[in-house]
Amino acid sequence: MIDLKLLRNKKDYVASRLAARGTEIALDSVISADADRMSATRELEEMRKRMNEESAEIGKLAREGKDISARRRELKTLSDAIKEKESACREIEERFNSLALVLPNLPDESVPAGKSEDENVEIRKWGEPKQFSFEPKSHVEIGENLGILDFKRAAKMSGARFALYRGPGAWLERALISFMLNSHGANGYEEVITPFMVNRQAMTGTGQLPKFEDDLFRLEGLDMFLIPTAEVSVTNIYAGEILSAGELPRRFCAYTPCFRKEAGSYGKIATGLIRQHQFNKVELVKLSRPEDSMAELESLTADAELILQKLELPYRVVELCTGDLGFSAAKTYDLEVWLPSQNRYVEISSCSNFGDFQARRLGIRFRRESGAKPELVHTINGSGLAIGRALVAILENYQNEDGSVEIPKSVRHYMMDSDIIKKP
RNA sequence: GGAGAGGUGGCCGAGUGGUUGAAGGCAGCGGUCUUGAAAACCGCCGUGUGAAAGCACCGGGGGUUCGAAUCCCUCCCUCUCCGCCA
Repeated sequence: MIDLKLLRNKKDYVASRLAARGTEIALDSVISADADRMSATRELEEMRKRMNEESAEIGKLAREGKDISARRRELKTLSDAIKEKESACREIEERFNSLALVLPNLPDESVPAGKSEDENVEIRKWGEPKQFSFEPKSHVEIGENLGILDFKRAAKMSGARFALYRGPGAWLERALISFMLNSHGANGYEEVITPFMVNRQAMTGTGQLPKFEDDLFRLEGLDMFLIPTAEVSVTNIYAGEILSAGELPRRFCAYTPCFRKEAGSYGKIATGLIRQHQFNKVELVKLSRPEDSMAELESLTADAELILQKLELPYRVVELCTGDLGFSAAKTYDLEVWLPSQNRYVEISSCSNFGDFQARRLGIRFRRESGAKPELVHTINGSGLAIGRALVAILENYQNEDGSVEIPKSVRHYMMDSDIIKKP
């Protein structure tokens, strides 16, 4: 949710920032719904004030033993009117919410302007794509040849966009999870294991709802959803709480599976691990003071990059332009890893500062000092990293001509010290 | 799944349908005293909205009533016991 005071007082500014994202929204309807809401509330409060005063008087008269039946009948009319007004207010409130909750966050001033991903800006590159003396194969080919990835059998039980990892493939996936969690733990992130199913309120808080319900798996009859990212359950940890300044920043890392319908992505890569309905991810989440959030985004991005560096995988950092930002994000860096089979960089992490957008929806606040007014925290999160895609990058970048795959030094320890996966 | 108990401010804990936004205690903050600290004493000490007055909030929602933290319904959550189970 964006700041309503900002919307009221600087409508043109808000409109221009939203326009920068390419969001065509009739702000006037939101603003008038907001005005309706305020005036209706005001009227209701006036009525309630009168009600309270007169009720108190009746109470007094009753205690004095006087006859109050006439006053009572009189007040019944007001009481009924208040009830009507209350239900009218509820409707107005709902109309306002339905408009306000679908407004995306405003891009930070520092975000480059642009319409689509074509205008994203490369910030830096790390490592050199390896030159192969043979035609590098795709991870699907490598994995199926080695017998460590089996998409056909996964499809028997679950359909397209699911994977069966086998033997060393499963080990590597598990090794990557442990390796990443340990790396982040050493950098001061508190490891958490969260629920993988959350309620509607939690999803609305981080911004997945109400707008993107089609992308989520909903549990029949429960009004609960499978999380599409650990961001949801981790960010919700402090929902509705007021932290003390000393508790900030809070830094969390979490491994969770992620579930996404990937509706409308049918034109995109359908084979392999790149786009799955269920995938594993280690996520980094921070809560910080407003003035620290940009620095925390930079360091969180660096922490995610460190994983790629330790895996010795070439990557680049791209800053998303205004037109490519996600719904809740104010500023985003994508990490893209080099995939030889595609001869290009592919997204493996997305690190964003959400400003107070999620905190406002979730009611996550902090107090600078005891007695001070609570202020909204800022939330920052990023993948650190997507496990399946990291495995893809390893298979492709570490492949040998004979079809075997070397295991990066930093994960060997997590794979019973084996250094290569080859055909048995 | 069955039976019961309960959800009040940061925490504990009172609360008769009507000056209760809510006693009391603890914690916290400020002060007096002290060389300093402790103790003692005094004061402050919820959130939202609003410029303010005000209004709202005692798990959520609905109802009864002139008036609800207090009565009724419903949902959610927590705890205990039984069953089942990793």
